[in-house]
Amino acid sequence: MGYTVGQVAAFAGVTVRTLHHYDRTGLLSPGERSPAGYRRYGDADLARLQQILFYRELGFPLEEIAVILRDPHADALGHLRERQRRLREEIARLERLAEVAEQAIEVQRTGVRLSPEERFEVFGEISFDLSYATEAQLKWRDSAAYREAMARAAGHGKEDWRRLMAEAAAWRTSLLAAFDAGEPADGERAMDLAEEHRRHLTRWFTPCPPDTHRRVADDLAADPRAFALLVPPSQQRPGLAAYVSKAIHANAARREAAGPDPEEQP
Amino acid sequence: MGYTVGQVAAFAGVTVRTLHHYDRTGLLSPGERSPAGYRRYGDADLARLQQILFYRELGFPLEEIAVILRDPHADALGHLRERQRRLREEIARLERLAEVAEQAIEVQRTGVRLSPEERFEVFGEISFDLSYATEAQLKWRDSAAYREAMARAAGHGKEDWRRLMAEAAAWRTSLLAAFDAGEPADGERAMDLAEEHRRHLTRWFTPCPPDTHRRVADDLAADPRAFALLVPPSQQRPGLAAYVSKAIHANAARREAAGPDPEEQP
DNA sequence: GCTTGACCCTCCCCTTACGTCAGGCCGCAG
DNA sequence: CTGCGGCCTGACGTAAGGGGAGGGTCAAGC
Repeated sequence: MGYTVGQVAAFAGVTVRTLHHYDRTGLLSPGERSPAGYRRYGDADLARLQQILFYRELGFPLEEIAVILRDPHADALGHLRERQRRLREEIARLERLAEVAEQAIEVQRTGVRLSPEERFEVFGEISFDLSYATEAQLKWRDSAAYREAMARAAGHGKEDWRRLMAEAAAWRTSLLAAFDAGEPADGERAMDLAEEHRRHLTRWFTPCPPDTHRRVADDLAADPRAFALLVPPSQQRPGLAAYVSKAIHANAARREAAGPDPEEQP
Repeated sequence: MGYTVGQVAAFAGVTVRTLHHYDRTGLLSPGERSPAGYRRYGDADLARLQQILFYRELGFPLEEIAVILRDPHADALGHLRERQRRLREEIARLERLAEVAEQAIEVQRTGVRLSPEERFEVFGEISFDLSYATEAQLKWRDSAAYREAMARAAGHGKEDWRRLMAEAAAWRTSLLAAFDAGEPADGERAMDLAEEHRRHLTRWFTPCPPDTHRRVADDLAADPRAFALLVPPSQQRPGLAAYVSKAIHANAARREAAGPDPEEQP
């Protein structure tokens, strides 16, 4: 009667190092030692080990296991209930994460049809911010405009993206010129830039009536990640996002004031 | 344009130490430093931080995040899929654990009606092995005999348990005497002890026809934790569990050979 | 009696993603 | 000039062991 560390380890499915660890921390010290100092585990030790592994599998920290096993009065039931509550919380948390991951995959998979190399070639510095895209997907996936925009984006090929990006770059240049020249955000030149942005969205993604455009503007002003898709951080200036947003609002008001607007096709 | 660590930390919901950590490991180094050596984070740094936090929330290790962000060619989609697969595995694992925990709670709650103090008083050294009891519950909860045994156990009060344990202690003394005297496991004395065990089970837990008793015997021989409930480790001898099991099998055969048996009531 | 190989021992450092000091510099208000 | 809050670096600690160095022990074969 007396097993060595190796035997116990093989038999219980743990490593020798684990048994050493449990010995050193006092969680499970073998009943005796051989004259040479070898650990000798008895049946009682094995029984205790089994208890330990049971609680360990349930994810209890070793210290708490020690408490539970220390005195049989210990409130094992309470510990178990608490543990189960936390297990359920953890499950719920992981389920939320899995959902986010799924949306992120969805965004990556359908968002752009390009290969990673093409994507890099076309987008360059403007890296696709997955965290924002995923959040946007979770926020707007029930909106028809969003779905159409994504579907059309998925349909674009490399050449489409190149043209689209060139257009956007030219627009950015004009925007920065107007902003740096001190043009007012509700002035004509800024409103014209906003209108150009609207037509850009309409042509490449989805028709963009005033209300839709206002929602876009609000998001640009509220979330730097959204604005970064429009103007890369290296070209930004303080107040630029708010400026663009204000211009879009002004342009939306102008268009509404101009009366009913038979959306002309591009 | 340039935020200090404290500002970024407050604003992004992380601690200053976290930003220091990301800086040292190279995951996120601020664009510049003030003359005095203060970290100055720019908008591009904030954008990167947001990316980092997104992947971190999904449970990616920081090193993997660094790889994903290092070059935009990186296969973010592949990483995400892999991550989601592991999230699902983890969810399944936790669900199994929650089930085990629930069974363990069930065992503790209904198994014995005593308070922790009473339980200690009555059971003393023979500590209730939750890992075995839970496994037994998962294995046998569909058996009618098991359910009856648990229900009757739950009905016993402190006095019942005391009498029951006293009976068991006397039985153990006889068992050890027979075993130490070298009585054969299939001899009359051992079979009588097995029969006594059977009547004990019948009286306190559930009627125990030969087949049921054989299953109990097999479990006693196979699982040291089961046997420990019958004979505490301190009183065990090598081969004792097998001896008891064999005696029960012999007794079952004897009873069956004796012909149909109108189970007398106790 | 000697060697070999498997097994055992005790330190001791390493891991993740930071938390928590300790000791000292920087910048601004009174 | 003194405080005070914020910043810096550096070092140690965490949970549950992993991995290895350096050295002792055991059983078997020669």
